[in-house]
Amino acid sequence: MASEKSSSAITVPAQQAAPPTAKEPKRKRGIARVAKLLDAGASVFAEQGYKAATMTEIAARAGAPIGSLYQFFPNKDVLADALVARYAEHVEAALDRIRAQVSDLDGIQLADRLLDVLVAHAAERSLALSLLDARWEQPGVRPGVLRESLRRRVADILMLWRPGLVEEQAQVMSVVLFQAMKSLVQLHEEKRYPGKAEAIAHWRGWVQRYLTEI
Amino acid sequence: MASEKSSSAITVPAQQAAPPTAKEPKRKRGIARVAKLLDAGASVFAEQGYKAATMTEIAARAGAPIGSLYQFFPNKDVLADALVARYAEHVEAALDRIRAQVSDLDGIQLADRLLDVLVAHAAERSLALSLLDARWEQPGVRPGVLRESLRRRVADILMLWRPGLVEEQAQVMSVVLFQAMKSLVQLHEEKRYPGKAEAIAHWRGWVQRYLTEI
Amino acid sequence: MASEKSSSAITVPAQQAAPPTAKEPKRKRGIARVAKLLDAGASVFAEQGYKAATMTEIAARAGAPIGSLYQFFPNKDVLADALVARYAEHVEAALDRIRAQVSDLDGIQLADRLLDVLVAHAAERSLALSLLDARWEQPGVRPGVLRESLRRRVADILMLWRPGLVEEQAQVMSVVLFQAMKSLVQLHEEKRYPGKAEAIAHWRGWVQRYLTEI
Amino acid sequence: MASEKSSSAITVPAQQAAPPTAKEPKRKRGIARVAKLLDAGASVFAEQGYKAATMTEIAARAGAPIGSLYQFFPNKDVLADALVARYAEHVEAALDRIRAQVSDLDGIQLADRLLDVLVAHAAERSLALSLLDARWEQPGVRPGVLRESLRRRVADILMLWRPGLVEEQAQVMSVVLFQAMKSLVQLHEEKRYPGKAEAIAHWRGWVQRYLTEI
DNA sequence: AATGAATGAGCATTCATTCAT
DNA sequence: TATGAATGAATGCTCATTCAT
Repeated sequence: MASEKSSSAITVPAQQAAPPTAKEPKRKRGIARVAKLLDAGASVFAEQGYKAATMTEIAARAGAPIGSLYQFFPNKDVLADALVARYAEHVEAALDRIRAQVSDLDGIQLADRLLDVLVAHAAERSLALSLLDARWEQPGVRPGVLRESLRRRVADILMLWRPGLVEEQAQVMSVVLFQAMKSLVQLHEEKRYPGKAEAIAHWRGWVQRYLTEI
Repeated sequence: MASEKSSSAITVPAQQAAPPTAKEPKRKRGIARVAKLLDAGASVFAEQGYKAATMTEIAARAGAPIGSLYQFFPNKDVLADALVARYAEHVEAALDRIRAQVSDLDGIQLADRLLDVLVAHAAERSLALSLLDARWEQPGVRPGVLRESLRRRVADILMLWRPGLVEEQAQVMSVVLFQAMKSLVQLHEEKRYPGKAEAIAHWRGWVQRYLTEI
Repeated sequence: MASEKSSSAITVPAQQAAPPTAKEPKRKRGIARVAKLLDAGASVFAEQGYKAATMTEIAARAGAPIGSLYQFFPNKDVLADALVARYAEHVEAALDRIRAQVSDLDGIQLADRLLDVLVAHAAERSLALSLLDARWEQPGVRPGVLRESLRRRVADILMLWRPGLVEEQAQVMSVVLFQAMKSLVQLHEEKRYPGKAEAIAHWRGWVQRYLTEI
Repeated sequence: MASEKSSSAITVPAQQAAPPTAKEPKRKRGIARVAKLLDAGASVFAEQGYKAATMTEIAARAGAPIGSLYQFFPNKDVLADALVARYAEHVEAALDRIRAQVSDLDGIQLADRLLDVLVAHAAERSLALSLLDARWEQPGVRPGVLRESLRRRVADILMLWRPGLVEEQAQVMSVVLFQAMKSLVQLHEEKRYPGKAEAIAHWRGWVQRYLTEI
């Protein structure tokens, strides 16, 4: 994996072996297959975590041969990256939709819309935690980038929503809001526990007040 | 591998192969070693998660041979359980200390005390996330039990603090508060990011208001 | 470790993790390799017994990497089972051949034919003892089943040979004969010792008389 | 185990590190303890076979600390040797008793007495198979020596019993008889199977006839 | 190009044996 | 001397990745 065998003294100088990346599928068949592979990857990663998920199971769950999985995602890391990217796209699109309508929203509505972004897709909810917090091979790297980008967008929304907000203020609030969004996912994801529904309601109310009281 | 040594007919019937448990060290040397092993285990689990953590690295980080690790913790699960137990003890003790003084505290103070419980020990902060949320072999089992017990204590504190509170109300609030406590750890744990200090302050203020406005 | 992946509520209920079985090789290369692995397994088990035999040595002796061995035989038990099955096939076929000709045989001939069944394949002779008597993980289970099935066939042959024989008589005789067959293998297998050839002749004569005197 | 680390170039020349042997217990306490250890060893070896038997379990079953076991038997092999020796003593003594009375016995009686030698002690019966046939680390060595010595004694008995017998004849017969003795143990040891009692009776009758018809 | 068998480094765990106490 | 904790080589097995077909 990350085992970097130091090269012999004779090594060719630069060459810099380009980091492997996901291959774009060309034909229709390939596109469908990649989608299935990503879905399978998402569910296995969500259920078992990065390390415990096996490439073999992911391929099997997608009904694809293992060789095919490696055709598109040359290693486990690339697949994980692709998953992060796909998830990021969904979430960013959702945030962008909010931004487009931000002037029509009051605090309560904005809070609800933001909270729904991460909570919405039950299927991705569990992956979200894995993607946003889990300890990857190089801890924090991948999740960190994603978090950064999403917070940025939340901050933008806030500044559009309350034009008076200073950049710094918006940034701080975006950190708080984004954490509140993730926390709500956690409240949702945990299996049945007493007071679950009410606690979620409390949490939403809490965030609404945060935005209302600005 | 569920090694079932079928016993001859003469053997004692159900013998039930007692589930393996951590062995208490007897001598001084052993006590120190177990402490080191637990610390090593805590840091490796915290960094890599349950599955990715290797017993070999844990032993190495404790400066102990692998056999020693297994002397005290007959398998990976038992070590994880011991870690949960040790962490639980610390946190429960901290919560009990709060309960003992609960009548002297106003909302702001109570909020601060509760939030500090999980945030306090920098060393354990990172483990906390692993212990309270991570995907274990049997996902949710171990963390679930711990969460349940800690929420129970928070609920007790609330009922002592505001004798008027109904059990159900306290329960819901304990869920919210406990989630807020975990979230603050996450805010702390994430490496350097813009607005970190202020966001943490916001979060604290938020929780203080939650308790003040009851 | 009886790794129980607890499934979410949505999963197919009883899934019963099918007990691992030997995988049939598909390609020509695989067929040859499996044959080599079985041979290697046979010789190592024969020489060292079940517990002392190591998968590593078996793979090495077959000139195969350890992963290949596990490709076809997902664990040591399955390999042992496959060996038992292969041996059983050979022996059962030999017994069936005798049964087909039983009406043409006198007592002496029948005795010789039966005795040859286990003694015949020098290569498998040694494995026979391991398979028929050795102490396996679950002592007696596997060998027991094999013994039972072989005795059954011997009893059938006897009843076909002497139609007057009562079932019970045939059963008892089959036990005796089968033991005599195994014993002759032992006499053969033991390395050079004084009187070996003559002792084997005695033993054969003894069995011949047992069948002649009915 | 058999791993012989070649000595460094500076090695002291001869020194020949005497092979480890069982230590004779001096005091009464030690004698009792050694007996217990041997009994425990016998039962564990009999149940699990040489390789699967663990020194720890043997010590535990004897109620002795592991260090104590190693005090008397410096390694597993030595313990096994001691067991063989103890078993040999018993059996040799029994054979010697037969020899002392051989002139009073007819063929039937002699057959029964010989057969009883190995079958007699239920406790040791199972160990007998392990000791007389099992595949040890160095296959055949230990059991081979024991077999040889016991056959010798059987041959002696035969020559005393029928003074006319030529040495070679007696030798061959002793091989056959000894195999018959072992086989009867096998017939006894196998758990319940149909026709067990009758088969054992047959076998005895068979051996009786062998001796009667000389 | 598509497939899945083949590979082997790496992991959890065991146990004979030693040696500090 | 007696004890049992400590040690680490060896074992069964997994799984990301490659490559022959």
